[in-house]
Amino acid sequence: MSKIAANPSGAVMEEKKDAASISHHEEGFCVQEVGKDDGLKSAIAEMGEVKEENERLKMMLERVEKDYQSLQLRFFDILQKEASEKGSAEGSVTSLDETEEPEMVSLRLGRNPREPKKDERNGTCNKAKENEDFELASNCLTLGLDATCQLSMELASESSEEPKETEAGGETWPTSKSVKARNGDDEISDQMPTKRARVSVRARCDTPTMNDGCQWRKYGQKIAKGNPSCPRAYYRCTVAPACPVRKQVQRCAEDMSILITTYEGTHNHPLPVSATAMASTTSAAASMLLSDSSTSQPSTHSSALSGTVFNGLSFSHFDQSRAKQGLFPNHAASPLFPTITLDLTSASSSSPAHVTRLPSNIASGPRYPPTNLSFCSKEPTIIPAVWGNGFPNNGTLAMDKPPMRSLNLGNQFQEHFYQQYMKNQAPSRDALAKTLTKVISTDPSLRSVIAAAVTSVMGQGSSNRNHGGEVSGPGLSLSLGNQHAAIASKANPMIQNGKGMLPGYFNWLSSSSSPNGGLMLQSPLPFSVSKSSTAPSIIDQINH
DNA sequence: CGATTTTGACCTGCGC
DNA sequence: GCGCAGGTCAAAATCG
Repeated sequence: MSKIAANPSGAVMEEKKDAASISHHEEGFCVQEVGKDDGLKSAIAEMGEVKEENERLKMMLERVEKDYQSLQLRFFDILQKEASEKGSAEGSVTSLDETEEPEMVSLRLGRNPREPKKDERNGTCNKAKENEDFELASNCLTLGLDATCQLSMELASESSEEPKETEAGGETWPTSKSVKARNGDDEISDQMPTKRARVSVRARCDTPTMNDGCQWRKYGQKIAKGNPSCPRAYYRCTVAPACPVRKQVQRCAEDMSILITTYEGTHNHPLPVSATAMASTTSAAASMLLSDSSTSQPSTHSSALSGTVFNGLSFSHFDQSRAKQGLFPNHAASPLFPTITLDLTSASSSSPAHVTRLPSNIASGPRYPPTNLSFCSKEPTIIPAVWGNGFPNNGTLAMDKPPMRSLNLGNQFQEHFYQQYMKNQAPSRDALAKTLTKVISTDPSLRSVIAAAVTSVMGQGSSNRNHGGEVSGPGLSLSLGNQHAAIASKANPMIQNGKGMLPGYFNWLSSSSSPNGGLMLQSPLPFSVSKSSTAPSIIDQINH
């Protein structure tokens, strides 16, 4: 009937249009019926019903619109409040911090919301500004590694000069080093090294490289110190000529069956469906990492998140002193970039101990200590089949089988989140509200999930019309508390647009459509969020 | 013959 | 300043 539009307001508009067209159609039908004597009465009655239904639909849509707007406003309020509180709490604000705006909700997967040039290039992306932050999985969504820090982009945009590759590729790909190598007088690089996130993926793989769906060309190889038997290979994305994405591939010194692939950069071209799985996953990781690093200066980075379990992910940050103590001997020689490591190996290695198994020459340097995410599910997953040598050789996946559907990243993810919640939970609900607000305000992936739910309910409200013309309630049941709920087998409504453009990592939370039309998003947080005309809003629930 | 890989040289940043 | 290590370039070699 009606597709779920990326833009929530767009979805509403579409629903309106839908309802109107239905009603017009029915009215036209009735006019024909009126012409026949024997059908006059029934036609009039039918017309009345249709009009009634039309009115109901309109009211429903208005209600949903109002709900959505108030919800959005309150959501922003909370986030801004949180951001300002955070800013004042940190006290010593550097000049760099001052240039940063309060953190806003960004639902873009790996896209920088403050990239005017990108938006100009992608004309369709340049939609209403007020909806920008809720622009989820729109047509212009680039699934890739958004490695560029907002802060650095801001600074770069202030400068009149931009590296040419930025214009060509939509990404300041050349590292501070290479930029300087080619543009010796580039001040941006000198003043503010680009905080480009790297996403390192550890996975068991027998083949020389992981098949991540993209096309790569090897442009170099180096024997890395500490692992002479496993030279590091450098690859460049060749899907598009100017694509700035590169990756490094190296075998783990301790376990040769483990392949460490480090991605860097953002694809500036549409990705093959088969490539979106890895791209969106790494993008989510990078976004999360950058969301953290953008709010804490490198020098204080380790204190910000060190040793925390955040949003269910084991964050292991290391400060320079620890690196110098010999725990990570090669970190000192590592580059400037923050690195997040996704451990997709089968070992249950969420404990901090596994971090020491990381090849130190892949991990980041002391300026941007590594973040490690263990996505090892206790259940068998098909990750190796997708990203490893078991990947289908045709390189594509059927549209109706989004690759991420099967990425069972959720179990441990949820467990960690739940455990962390339980660990940190103060007896009061106030603590819960604070915890949740903090998580929401700092974790883009969770923001995205919530916004996705909000977005989807706008589309679902009227898509649940049954044949009898009845409209099921638009109630959104964001059941974040039911961690035992069955994992849905249905396809995620968010990825049913047939375009394969939606970030698959929403499926981390095993979203599903409940029979009554509510969108169920599983998460270990033991509370539920409902959105309907009668149910309190998400923020209400948080505040309660 | 074009695309890809190999490989040595070169550049840069960092630590001493 | 020097040496080391990471990263990139580009010519030569190889492959399909």
